[in-house]
Amino acid sequence: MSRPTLRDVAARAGVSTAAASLALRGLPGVSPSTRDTVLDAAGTLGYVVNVSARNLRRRRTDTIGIYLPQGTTLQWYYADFAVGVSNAAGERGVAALILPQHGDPRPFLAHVDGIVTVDVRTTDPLARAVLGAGREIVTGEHVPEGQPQPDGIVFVDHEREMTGLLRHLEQRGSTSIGVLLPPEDTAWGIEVARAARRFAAESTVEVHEAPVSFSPETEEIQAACATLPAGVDAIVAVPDGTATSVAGVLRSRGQRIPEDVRLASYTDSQSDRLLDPPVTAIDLRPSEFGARCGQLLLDLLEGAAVPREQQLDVEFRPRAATN
Amino acid sequence: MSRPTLRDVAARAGVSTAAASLALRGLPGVSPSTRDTVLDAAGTLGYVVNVSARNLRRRRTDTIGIYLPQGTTLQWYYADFAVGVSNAAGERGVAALILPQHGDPRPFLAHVDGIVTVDVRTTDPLARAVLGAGREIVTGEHVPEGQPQPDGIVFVDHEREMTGLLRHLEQRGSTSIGVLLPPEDTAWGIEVARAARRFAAESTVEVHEAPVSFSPETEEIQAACATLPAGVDAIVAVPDGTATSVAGVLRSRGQRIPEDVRLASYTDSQSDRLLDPPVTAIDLRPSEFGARCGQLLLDLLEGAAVPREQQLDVEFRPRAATN
DNA sequence: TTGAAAGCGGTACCAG
DNA sequence: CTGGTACCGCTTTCAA
Repeated sequence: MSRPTLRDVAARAGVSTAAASLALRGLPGVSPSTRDTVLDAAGTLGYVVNVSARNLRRRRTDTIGIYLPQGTTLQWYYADFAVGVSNAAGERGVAALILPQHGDPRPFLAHVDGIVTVDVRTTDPLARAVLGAGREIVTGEHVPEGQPQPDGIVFVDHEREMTGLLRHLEQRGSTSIGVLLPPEDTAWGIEVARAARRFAAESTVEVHEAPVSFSPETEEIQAACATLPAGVDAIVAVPDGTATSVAGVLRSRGQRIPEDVRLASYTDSQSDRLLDPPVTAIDLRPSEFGARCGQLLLDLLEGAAVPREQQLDVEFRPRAATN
Repeated sequence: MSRPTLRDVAARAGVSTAAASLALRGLPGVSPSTRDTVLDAAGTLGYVVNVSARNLRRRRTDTIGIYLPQGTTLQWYYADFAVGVSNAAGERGVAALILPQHGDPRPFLAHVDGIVTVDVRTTDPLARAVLGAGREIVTGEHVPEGQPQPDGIVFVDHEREMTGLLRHLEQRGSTSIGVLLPPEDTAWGIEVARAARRFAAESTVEVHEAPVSFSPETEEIQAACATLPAGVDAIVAVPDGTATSVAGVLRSRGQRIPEDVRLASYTDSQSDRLLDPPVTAIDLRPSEFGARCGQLLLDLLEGAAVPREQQLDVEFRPRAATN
């Protein structure tokens, strides 16, 4: 036997489908007695609404998509972001779809009312396809120029945060700072790099850049560290998870943290907290970030009058590695 | 103007909707010329199929749900698992929904044709609701007795793997091994604990158990380590990410890895690889695991004749921390 | 090969 | 408040 339909429930309750529909959704327009009968019938029949039929009729899916940047490995930060989106949507009765990272996400765009994405990379052609899909879209962080722009943005002031982190190191006494920078193909990457250069120009501290990829593996991080001058007395590891590898490099060189070299991570993650000594970092609050993006998207879809650009406050976490 | 429908495409191409439908799906039953005209019309109109209508008619959603165990924080392992499911589904044209971890997942079960979940905890009432939802379901790992059983299972032989890991430590010369064990409310937790006890009974090695929670934080791990006898010369950290904290504890005690204490992680993760020295671990291949679960679910939904229980092979990764 | 038409299961409008 | 009914857009028979 297939699943019971609204007609079945209505028949059992002896009312019209219209009344049954209203009763089940808790809307006014039915007498309390009718409503009870319907709820009762639905309960005993085990009625569950057919989502496809409802979606067709309402002309929306109550589903949003999450598109995460492509990388060889899923970084902790993005996983947390996705969970934030999912939970925020769930609280408002909306489901969250993960758009596949391999292959073409476009076929799945038809499933969703809108899309949340984060850290749009100019070098990702699929991201461009997602942005240009003609659906309501909210991005975490700004979208670099030259790409289709989203309907809503939640962003962090990375220039301010990075500057604050460098200043913290300066105050602790560092005079030569190595910075492991991600590619400048995201707004975030661009802002962090700009902050580093501006700081170098405006202070007496030396700043040495070492470029790494978006999602670097250990070997690459080791190689990047090797390009830094021997005299650096602090290192800022920007991409998620990078600080752990840097700590390994320093230890294998016999350099103590923080006595010989201070270590900071731009993107706070579990491993930064768990390392010994724990690493100073910016808590970018990815889960909250995702939640805010999800909420903004839902607000926009509802046509609510909300600011289309919203700033997320993040938290500086000084820890023992920069004492 | 709202999105063009199949009728619009058919009208523009001068054919029936039936023909247009067949042509767009590449099915036989239309002449090549008709097909070209339809494809052309669809292209210029920017036609995209209405997923809700298709789903309603086909009586399926081409969407599967992913239910991850609830914990305060999302572990790396589960994030990877979810990505594996999503990509496997995506390759077969099926979307993947993340069922919200906070709040009630039940309203969203109606969105999906089937569900993939992993490490079902007997202590999670929502997991029970998901299992008993009457939908096709595949679990990663067996479901502990007393719960509704799934339609398909992909599992790892944890007893064998854990035994192999302990034997490796024994061969390296360890005689007193501390094991940080997760709660025995999952099949995985039960099997690992059983292996540890059996190994203790059948070898001359001392095995000291220290229970930790499903998703322990640093403080808890430190406390658990403190309960181990001072003489342990090896520690196996079972839950994902735990080894990083243990390494910190050992270092702060001035114990070297591996000279004083060997360190192994049961659940290989990024941080295990990045630590210095890198930590020996079992690579449980979570992404592959998720993919296999997703494929099995889709096979079952298609009615394919496939084994309902499938074993996943995992990889032992000996690294410097147990030299 | 082609077109007409009957649903899929709700929702929302209508007159009563 | 109530019941009847058109319709959302696609898929799939069934005749022609």
